[in-house]
Order: sequence, then C-alpha cells, then structure tokens
Amino acid sequence: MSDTRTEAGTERRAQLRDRLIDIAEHTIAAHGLAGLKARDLATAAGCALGAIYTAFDDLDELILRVNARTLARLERALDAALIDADATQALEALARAYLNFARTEEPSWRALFEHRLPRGTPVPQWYADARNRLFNRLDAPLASLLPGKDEMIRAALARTLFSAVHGVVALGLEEKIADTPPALLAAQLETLVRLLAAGLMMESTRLP
Amino acid sequence: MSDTRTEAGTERRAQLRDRLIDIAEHTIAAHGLAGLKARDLATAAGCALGAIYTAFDDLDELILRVNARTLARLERALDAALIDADATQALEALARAYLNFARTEEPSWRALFEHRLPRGTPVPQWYADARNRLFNRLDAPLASLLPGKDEMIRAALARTLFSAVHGVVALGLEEKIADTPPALLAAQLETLVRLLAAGLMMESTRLP
DNA sequence: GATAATAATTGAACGTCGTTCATATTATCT
DNA sequence: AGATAATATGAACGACGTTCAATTATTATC
Repeated sequence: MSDTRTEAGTERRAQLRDRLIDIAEHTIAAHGLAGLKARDLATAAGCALGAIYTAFDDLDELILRVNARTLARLERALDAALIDADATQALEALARAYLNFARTEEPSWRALFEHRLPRGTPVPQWYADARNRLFNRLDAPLASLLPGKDEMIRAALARTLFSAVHGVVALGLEEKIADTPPALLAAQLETLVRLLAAGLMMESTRLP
Repeated sequence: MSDTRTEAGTERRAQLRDRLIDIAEHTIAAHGLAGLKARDLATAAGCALGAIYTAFDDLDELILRVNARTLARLERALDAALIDADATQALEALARAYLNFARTEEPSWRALFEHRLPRGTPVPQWYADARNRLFNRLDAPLASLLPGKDEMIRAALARTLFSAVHGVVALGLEEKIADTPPALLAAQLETLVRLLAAGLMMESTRLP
C-alpha cells in the first residue's frame, strides 16, 4: 500500500507533536514563556533540534498550542465556578475563579498575554475562536440579570466585563513587590463586580 | 582641580544617556519594544556598541527610562482631560483619554506592559512611584463622588477602576484583525464607566 | 614640552538564541 | 540486492545582549 508509509510517518509526527506540546506545557507552567528554549525542548523530548521544525513551523505555533490548552483549562475552571453558584452571585464566582486560576497557574496564564506573533502574521482562526469562547461564559449570568437585552448588546457587555476583571487581575498580579497583598486583590475584585452588578440592576430597572 | 575631569566625564556621560534615551524613545514609538536593538541604537547615537553599557547597566535600565517618559506623557494627557470636564463626567473623560493615548501612542503604551525585568530584579522605586502616580489621577473625581469615604478605601478604589479601564482598553486593542472596531471599543469603555459610576452612586446613597 | 599614570572608549569576541539545510540514515519499492 | 525516496540529524548561520582586552585620550608630574 502506497500510503502506509505516509500514514506511519504522519502518525509518528503526530506523536512527536504531542510530546513536544506536553513538554512545552510543563516548561511554561514551571518557568514561564521565557523559559522555553528549542534546545532544551529537543533534549527533553529525546529528539534532534531540527525535529521540532518537522512538527511545527516554528516555536510560535507550538506556543499557541500550549496556550490553547491553558485556555481550555481556564474554561473548565470557569465552568466549575458556575456550577455551584446561584444566578445572583455567578458574576462574582466567575471573577473569583479567574483570579484563582491566574494565581495558581500564573506562568501559564501570563503566557496567554505575553506571547505575541511576529508583525503581520494573523492569529489563526482556531485560536481566536478559543479566545472568544471565554467571553461566552459570562453570557448566561448576564442573561438572567438582564432578561430583556438584545443578544448583541449582551455579548459586547460580556466582553467588557471580562476585560475589566482581567485588568484588575493583571495589574494586581503585576508586581509582587510590596504591592497589593492577596486579600486586598480579592477584595478589589469583589468591589468591582459588586459595583458593576449594581450598575446593571439600576439600568435594567430604569430601561426595561 | 581634581574633580573637573570627573565633572566633565559625568557630564558627557549624561549627554550620552539623554541622547540614547531620545533615540530609544523614538525607536520604541515607531517600532515597538521589539524594534529596539543595541547595535542600531549605537549606530544612531554615533557611539560604540560598548558605550551604551557605560551609560546604562543594560538595555532594561534604558527601557525603564523610556517608559518613565511615556508615563509622564500619559499623566499629562490624563490631566488635560480632567481640566475641561465637570466632576460628574471626570471618570468618563479619564477613560476616554486613556483609550486615546493607547491608540495614538500604541507601541509606546504597549511597552509599558510588555517589558519585564529579569527574574529577581526588583522594580526601581522611582519607577514604581511613577506608576502609582497614575492612579492618583482618579482620586479627585472619586472624592467628589464619594465625599465621606476613607482615604485608603478611595485609593484602592482608584486602583481598581483604573485597572478595569486598562483591561478593557488592553484586550480591546489586542487583536486588530476583525475585532472590536474603534467605535465599539469607545462605547464599551463608556458603558463600563457608566455602570461603575452608577454602582458608586448607589453605594454612596445607601451607606453614607 | 616630554613622559608617566590614569581614565575613558572601542569593537572584536563570547555565549545564547531560533532557524535552516546539506548530509546521513532509514524505510520502501522493483 | 540494489535503487529510490522519505526522514532525521546536528553543525552552521545570523542576530542578539553583553563583556573586556586593547587602544586612545586625558590628566598629573617633572
């Protein structure tokens, strides 16, 4: 059969791909994006330096793959937070879960935002989709808070609220040196969500 | 005089420092943090490669210096927005000014957050101070909105609101490809501030 | 003004990085 | 078995930040 060889080849290549992603995932989780080196990666995977580039175009592609896994874990963490939380506290639960994820997986979480593709290379669609899926987690809580709102407006609102929470977490974790002790950061986040929820309630009662 | 030589030496060194900061500032403004290269810098400044390291410990120190200038410009932009804005709209004016600054000076603004010191090196105090001064710009508007509040609480609130606005701007400008058209981003920001202001009003009337 | 002592400047060289590609190796087909 | 094609390899390349022996300029001493 003329494609057995091809099949075997692609299978082995797929195995190598997975192995490299696994190792890169652990490296980034332990030492951050800057800790990922092609040579170390090859050594850890037991393959040649050049072999990396038979599995991926470049390290950027590999990093995107790792980031996609991080996004998936983050999604699961947010979903778990939504399960045991009644509708009124869902937004707070999500914000807490986001902060907790960023804290417990800080290097991986940072990699989501630190990594930049070279000028001009567009973000792959599958990655953009994975990113946008995050915002959807806010849609259900928002729908119960604002029953009448248009779907588009709600989606934009979800993005806005997510971004706001992200901003507080990102700047709060920025510099650990004598800056924003853990409890204060959690309190800041709680304040933010409380204010936003109050604002939403006010608007929804005013303009039904 | 035994210190004339020293004085002349330090003066020339200071001149070189300023020249290098100027050039780095323009380079970052035009091509971003990644566009700053030691060799290009030396060529543009008309000095030897090694001369850079007689003026600065390393490029990180130079970048911090450039970022300090960016922070100063940002401060001035926020102050200008506060001048022609009555108290009730001050928060919105600040948010708009922040978005506008990020838009018109995007590479410089990005450099503020992209740049990271190597593991273990603490942020210099003078830089941390410059950063924290930013949050103070929110204090006056907040004081007029919440006359009774404790100063510490107000400062924390300023930080929180600033971070939230930053989050919306940062994620909104992240990927220009088919993502958040300019007008929508401005609208998102306006929504955020409106919701937060409404939440603040509600709290202040409830708990005086 | 000549000469020794000292400070400042230089750019070749070092180590590290991501990436490539001629070569060696292995697998497949006749 | 030998010819042929796919695959794997790691030395080599170019770019990077940084260093430091060697050179040049400056100051001090006579």
